[in-house]
Amino acid sequence: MYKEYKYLDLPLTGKEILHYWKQHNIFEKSVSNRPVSKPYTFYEGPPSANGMPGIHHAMARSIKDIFCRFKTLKGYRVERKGGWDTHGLPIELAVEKTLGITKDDIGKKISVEEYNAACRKEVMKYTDVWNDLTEKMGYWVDLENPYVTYENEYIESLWWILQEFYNKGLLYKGYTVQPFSPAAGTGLSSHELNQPGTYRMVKDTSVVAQFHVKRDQVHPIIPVLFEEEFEDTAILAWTTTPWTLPSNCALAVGANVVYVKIKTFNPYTYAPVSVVLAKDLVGKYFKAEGQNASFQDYKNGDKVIPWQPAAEFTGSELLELRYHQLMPYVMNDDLEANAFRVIAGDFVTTEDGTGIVHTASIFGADDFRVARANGVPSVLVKDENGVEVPLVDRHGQFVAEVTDFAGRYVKEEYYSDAERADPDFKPTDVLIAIKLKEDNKAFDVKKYEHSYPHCWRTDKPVLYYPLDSWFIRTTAVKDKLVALNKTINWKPESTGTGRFGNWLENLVDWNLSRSRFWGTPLPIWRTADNAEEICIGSVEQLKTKLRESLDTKGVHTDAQLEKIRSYLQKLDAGEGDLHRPFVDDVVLVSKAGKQMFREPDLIDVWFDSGAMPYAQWHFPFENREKFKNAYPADFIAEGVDQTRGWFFTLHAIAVMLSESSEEIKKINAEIGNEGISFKNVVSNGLVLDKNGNKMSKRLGNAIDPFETINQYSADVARWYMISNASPWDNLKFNEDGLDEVRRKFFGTLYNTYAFFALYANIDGFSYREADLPLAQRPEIDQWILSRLNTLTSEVDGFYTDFEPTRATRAIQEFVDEHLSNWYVRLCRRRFWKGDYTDDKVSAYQTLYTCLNTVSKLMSPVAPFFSDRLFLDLNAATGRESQESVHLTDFPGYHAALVNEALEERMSIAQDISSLVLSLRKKVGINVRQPLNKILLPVLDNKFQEKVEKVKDLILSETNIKNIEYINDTSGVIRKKIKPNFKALGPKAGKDMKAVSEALTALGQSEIGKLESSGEIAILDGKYTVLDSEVEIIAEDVPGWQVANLGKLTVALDVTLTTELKQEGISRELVNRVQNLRKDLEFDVTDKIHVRVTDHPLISEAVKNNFSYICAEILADTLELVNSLDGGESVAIESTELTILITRA
RNA sequence: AGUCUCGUAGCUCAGUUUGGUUAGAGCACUACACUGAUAAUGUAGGGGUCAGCAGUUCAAAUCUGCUCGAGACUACCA
Repeated sequence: MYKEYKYLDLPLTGKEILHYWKQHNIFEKSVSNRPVSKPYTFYEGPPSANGMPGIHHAMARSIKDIFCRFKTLKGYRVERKGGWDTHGLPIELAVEKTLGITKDDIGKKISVEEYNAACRKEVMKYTDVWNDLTEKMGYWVDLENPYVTYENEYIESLWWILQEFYNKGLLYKGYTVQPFSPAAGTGLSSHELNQPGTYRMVKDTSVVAQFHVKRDQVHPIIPVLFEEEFEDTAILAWTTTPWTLPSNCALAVGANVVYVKIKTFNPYTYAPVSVVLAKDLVGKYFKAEGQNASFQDYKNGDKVIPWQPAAEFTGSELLELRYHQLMPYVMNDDLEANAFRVIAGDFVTTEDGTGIVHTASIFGADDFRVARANGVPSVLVKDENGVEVPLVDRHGQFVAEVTDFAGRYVKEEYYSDAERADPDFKPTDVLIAIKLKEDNKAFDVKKYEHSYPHCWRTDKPVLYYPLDSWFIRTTAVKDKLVALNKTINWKPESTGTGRFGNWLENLVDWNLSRSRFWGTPLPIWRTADNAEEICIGSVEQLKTKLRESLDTKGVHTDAQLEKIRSYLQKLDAGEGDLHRPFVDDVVLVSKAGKQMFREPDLIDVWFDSGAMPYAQWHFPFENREKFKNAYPADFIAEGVDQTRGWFFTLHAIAVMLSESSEEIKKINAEIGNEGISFKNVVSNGLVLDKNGNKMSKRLGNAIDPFETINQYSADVARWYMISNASPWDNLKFNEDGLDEVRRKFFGTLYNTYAFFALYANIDGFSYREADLPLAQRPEIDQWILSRLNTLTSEVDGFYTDFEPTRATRAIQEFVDEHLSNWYVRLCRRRFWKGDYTDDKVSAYQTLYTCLNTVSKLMSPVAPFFSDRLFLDLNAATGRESQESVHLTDFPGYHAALVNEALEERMSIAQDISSLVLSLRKKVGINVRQPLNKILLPVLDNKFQEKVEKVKDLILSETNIKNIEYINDTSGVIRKKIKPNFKALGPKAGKDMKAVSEALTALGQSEIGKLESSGEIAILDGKYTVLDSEVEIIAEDVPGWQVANLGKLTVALDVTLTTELKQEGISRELVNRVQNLRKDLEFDVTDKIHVRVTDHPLISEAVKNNFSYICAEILADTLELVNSLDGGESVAIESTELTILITRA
């Protein structure tokens, strides 16, 4: 027996199937059933378990799950190791919030050890919730043995990778200019800088400074700049951060920007000066009325300052020009030789300022880059330890060398409110401006309002500040990164070529350093003088070094030795923790016998996740074969926001290892990998709310995945998300859509199954019979099987191409349009009428095959319902012995079953039926009233042949007795001609419009001529149009009811003969009796006795259609009587009748 | 600011690669019909400046340029 249900309860189905899977270990079997020799590798991008999962996680995981399940069906062994991302700033912040502390308290109120212990606890806070979601949404991933990025084995693998890089010179320490908060004493990550409210409008003192050109230098432009003996020429450059002027080391110009020299007077000192600035910006600094005004008549303080353009040149002519240092606090040989010159900067514009950019290499990222590229040294001083430091210290104060401003904070916000309230208080920028004015070095000083980043924790402005950082030299392998990226299949392609490709083209070295506490420590130890360093690549090596420390006398203090000893003991016992503070506490000894301290940095958490292909297996320390078998990934998927995150770090680490690691080189050679870590990648878009807004807890528009699953089921949620929009498009999540999916797709499929089960149980169909040969099945069965096979091959292709949306849409269309609304509708009678004949068996076998196949096709997307369907079908027939649809093989494609001609015929049948029904509607004759015939104009001889084969379907669907064909020789068809623009366009060109008009104006006889001769001359013979360049359709049959659709035309005979009328009435009567049966809740198989009050309207009709009526209603007896006791009153054509039916 | 994606009916989306006749579907809405799949189904109807502007072309939703709007990422600068 097939299981029958009262109604469709998908959430319940989900729970039952989930239970069933657990009970029978279906997931494990789906992996272990497939051969190890046929792996399909999937990498799980680790989620961070310190936040609640959202619906977007369900989305991303659905995509991962779909392709893993699909490949399983295709016979691959798809191991999916789960993983957890456990390090990083969000976790630190969550801990600080929980404990009510700030970063400053670490090491004071709380030890690093305690802090990190809190992080370790915090990060797994929501693992239960995550595991719960994973299960309930049907995401199959191995949660029993996940990789966890904080575990020692994981960290050890990272250390190994870092050492491989280090040994190849791919890991180095350097300066970089980063956002830095002096108030908080810490660098800020881009994440922190992107907090809302970080950028604010502020008013700063801006200065246009005069950089006086050195006269005594050899440079082609000198004669232009110095035309007169005592001429003083200065380059103008603008800054909104005057405090960086003492650190100026170069001026940047645009190579193609046009600059001018202008003779004028300094507005503050009134000294004559020639200034250089961009031609486009002259109007910004010079009033029109001053142009060419008399220099002789100028008096100090005049409002209008005379000026005069004196020369014009491009930026490239200015390159290498030397100028006097603006604020000469610091000087050395290197600066003397290589700084204070004009260089080219690609970022220079004439939008604002002077078109010349003041460059302080240590306080701006662009500045730093361009200075380094041009070999310009930075303005630095040596601190008490002999280390080179900037002119501003980490508190934001000028160093002593900047004598005039020593100890002053560079930003006024760093002063206390009390200090700033002092009436004599002046911000440092203002003091600098005043000094420049006095020294004849300022050309223009004003307030300027602009957006500037602030530290989200202290609210104080951020400085861009040079910090020591460890870098990975990704630029060294840039070409390989770009080349290998082209071998990766990106979905959508544009993310790979566009976003990711462009990013690789503009690659900079990877800044690995993070000044934090909870993360993977950088395994580098250095001597205090930086002369010696070591990069540790394994726990074993660390232990060796620790033993060396213990064995070396006289280097370490007793306290240090004690720490080393106890840590070594723990490591030996397998208990040591590779996190801070433990690794910081151990001091190594250098070759020269000096102490070595660990570089205090942690590494970027993205390195953690990017290294998962290796670290998840603790490679190379263990599992070499496992790793080799699972490298590279065949498939990964994450949100598009990971493009420069996980996708990049996976790619970068893989490519660099392919260059730097002998171990990886060997494996790559064995498996034929050029150095990628993933072959196919799907990057999915965001899940937005139904109005297209980002979901957030704050706005309260976030969708809870658990509620969605409870209410609609995981299948519906998954199907909705996948079928609605391509994964890479943003999804506007709307609950109405979920309901639609439930009704339209799952409802229809369930109904189809329920229909099948009802009659199959009655007839005892359990697929015991051998499959009927295709040729012995009716056309419609052959048709749906053909469709089914076409669908199978399409869906297979869509899944293979990572196009799940197209797959779901194809399945949906098949189930709704073809299976339910055509096949089942037309075949209903075959299931409930008559004996258990071959025709009936064919119907059952065909529908069974369709349902069974659909269950497999849909199973990757809707794993629960599909399994229910599969299990219910096979429980009754025992045809497939697998315990789950997920353990079966993907349906094969049988080309022999596909019959395109048949599909075309059926499509014609559907169109003709639809046209007839619409004609019936138009003339008000309902379908129950049989009609005599329809006329079909036949314009090509194959058409009639095709229709003949599906004639019966049309006739029964539309309740028509016959089809007649008429050809154009009958003379009753009126034809219409339509130009084929695609064919005629290139030929007619500009005359296309005229040609089109001439063709439509052709009369019936001319169309006839064109058809017979194959061509016709139009527009006075200018063009000869061939019959292949037009389309001729039969548009009308005058005097008939006619309807058109495309090339099809149908004419309906609406004549009602007495016989037809009686038949119609018989059908009405059948219909009323059937309604009564249903009202009285008779079983569909019950035989009945029927008595009906006689009436002239029906008596002849009943007499002439007696056996038909009895058969339809399963009546043993049917009597017309004069009166009835009891019975139900019904109306046929407003005639009241009474009918009494009883069970036989 | 840069890079990328998206913008078609009230809503969700096809169609755009390769230009071609009157731009389609589902949902929703309205009316009618059907009733042994019925928490279904059929038929018909209204609903579109294909974001806007300009260009190329005989012909543009489709190709090009610009603009606007939404989003993502990167950067935030004199």
